[in-house]
Amino acid sequence: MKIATWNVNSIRTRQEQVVDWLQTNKVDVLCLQETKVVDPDFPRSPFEDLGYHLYIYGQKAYNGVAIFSLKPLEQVGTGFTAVLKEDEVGELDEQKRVITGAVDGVRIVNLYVPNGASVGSDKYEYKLRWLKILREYLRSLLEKPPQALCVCGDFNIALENRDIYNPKGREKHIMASPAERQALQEVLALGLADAFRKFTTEEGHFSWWDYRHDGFNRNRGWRIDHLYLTPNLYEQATSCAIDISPRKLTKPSDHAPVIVEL
DNA sequence: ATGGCAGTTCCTAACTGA
Repeated sequence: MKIATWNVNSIRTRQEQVVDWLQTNKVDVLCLQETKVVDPDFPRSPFEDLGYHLYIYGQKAYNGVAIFSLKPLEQVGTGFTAVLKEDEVGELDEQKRVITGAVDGVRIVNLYVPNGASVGSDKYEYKLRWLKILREYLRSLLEKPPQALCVCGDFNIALENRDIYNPKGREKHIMASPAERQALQEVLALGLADAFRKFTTEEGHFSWWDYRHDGFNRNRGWRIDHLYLTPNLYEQATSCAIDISPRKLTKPSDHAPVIVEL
């Protein structure tokens, strides 16, 4: 079973590239982030024509997540509503950042973690609160079968210095600050391990490169797109890799897809 | 860095992203 995650930075702009990629990478499940389109306007047919079932959760202009699956998903859910108190729903579930579903005994959780703007900003505080709710949400999911989880997406956090091209002095940089790394570590303490690091331990492997300053060609990147697995799935993983080829195309997403094979 | 690119909409300016 192959599961991929890809922040496409607008599915309408990237539609052709995603179709091309799926034709040569017949993954069982593709998790998308930053689809940037309301559900009625989502370009469904190009992907349904490839045999995928589509589960989409979008909004206008910003955010938006989707799961494509060759087999139909069960237990599909969106947002944090299941674990939020009523007065928190509006604030933390307004933005479309979470979609989940189960297939073949694996529960897929597709996330687009808030960026956080800059350390100390209101958006940064929102990011930290969001990660706390994420922990409660995943804890609640782990209480019912299937308890095999693949939690993937754009985390907007580089967990370790080896995940950044130039980690020196990044303590105050968004995506590398101690508080957000700690918040993610507390999520992972539920029992989730990074599939990529099972196979690759060295530095210099990234999933996002800034459009500016020729970041990709200079390999000035960050590894912020992750696939986390519960122990049984982690044991079953046979490969996990970043496919940088779509990043080389004209008008690419700033993120590359990451694929795990179970 | 009031920066850099790219996407979107309140669409040719302002916002958000990372």
